[in-house]
Amino acid sequence: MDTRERLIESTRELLWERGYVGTSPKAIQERSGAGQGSMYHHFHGKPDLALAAISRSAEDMRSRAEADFTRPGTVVERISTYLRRERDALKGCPVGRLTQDPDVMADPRLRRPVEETFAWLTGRLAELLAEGRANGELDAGIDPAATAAALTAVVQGGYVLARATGSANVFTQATDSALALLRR
Amino acid sequence: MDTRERLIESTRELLWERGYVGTSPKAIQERSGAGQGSMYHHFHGKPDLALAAISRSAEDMRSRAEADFTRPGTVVERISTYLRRERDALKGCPVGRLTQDPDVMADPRLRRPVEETFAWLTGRLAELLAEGRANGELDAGIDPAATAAALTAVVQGGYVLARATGSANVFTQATDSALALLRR
DNA sequence: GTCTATACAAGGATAGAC
DNA sequence: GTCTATCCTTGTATAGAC
Repeated sequence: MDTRERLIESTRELLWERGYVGTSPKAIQERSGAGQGSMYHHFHGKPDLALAAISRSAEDMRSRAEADFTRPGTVVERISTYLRRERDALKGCPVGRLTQDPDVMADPRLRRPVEETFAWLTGRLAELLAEGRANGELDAGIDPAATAAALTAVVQGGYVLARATGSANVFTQATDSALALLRR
Repeated sequence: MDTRERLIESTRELLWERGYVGTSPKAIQERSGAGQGSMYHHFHGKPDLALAAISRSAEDMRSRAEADFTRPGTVVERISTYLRRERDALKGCPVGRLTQDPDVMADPRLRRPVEETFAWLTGRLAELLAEGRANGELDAGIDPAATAAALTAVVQGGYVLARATGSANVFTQATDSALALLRR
């Protein structure tokens, strides 16, 4: 991995662990093993580097989700695969957590990948739910868009709850329960 | 409101808007109108003042929820009151957001009110759900604890989604959808 | 109780040598 | 491309006068 790459990956980790406000250039340099001048040679500053890191995390999140969504199986099975995929619930969502970062939300460039990711995710889930409703797998009365919002919220809120209580178990309780309610 | 009180309230606002890491003593002084020496006279430092602010926000959140839970009406009505209560979804949850603050989570004193609030909230919802299951309002097959986790997660995740997409509407979609799934 | 002065580390970045 | 030196601001706190 070259220096530029190490800078991006280290920034991704730090943004995940400490957020944008809590991550200093110095911390990035230390974690990546790059020097002061090296970092400012590859990137214009903290926001520029953060944009690269956030964009990559956003793409990563989408491609993982899409892999679950396109697996063979029924709609409910595919949604179940997504909801029950192994996650380190106590670490939280690397993209969702940026939502609490005032300096990220205040900068349209940094904010955009976050916005796009969640718009895409709920849209994609709504498509699946509409498909399940059409083929009779799901109740004819469900609202695909609203249900997609609820499922996405359960995942994001599951992270919050897990971190708050210090227990990864509540994440599983929440997502399993959402699935059970959906299946009925 | 005396100085001590203004310091606490200003800190509550800033923690809500910018989190612990993003809130400086200077910003607190400016917002509260208190001087440097005044702040350090009333509190030992940033963590001490933050503890007062966090504790109050936690109590506030619990008492609002309890007011909804003890209203007259069926279990589903009371849960519905709680879920549909007016909130500024774009501001997020003042307690839930602290979950993303590394320095809060790392300090057991600051962390405790957050932990207790969510343990209490899920426990209380589980009691209500068990009551509804017992009196036939809810499906006999539901798991109160797991469903409580899902409902709490929908609210917390609804905030995340609303902030991510910039639309308070998704919060309502998510909570309404959760209620609809519960009612069936 | 509140104010001002002072202190010192950390955040964030630029300049120029190599 | 990377290193070191340097710069100015902000964060966080203490000391002592009023």
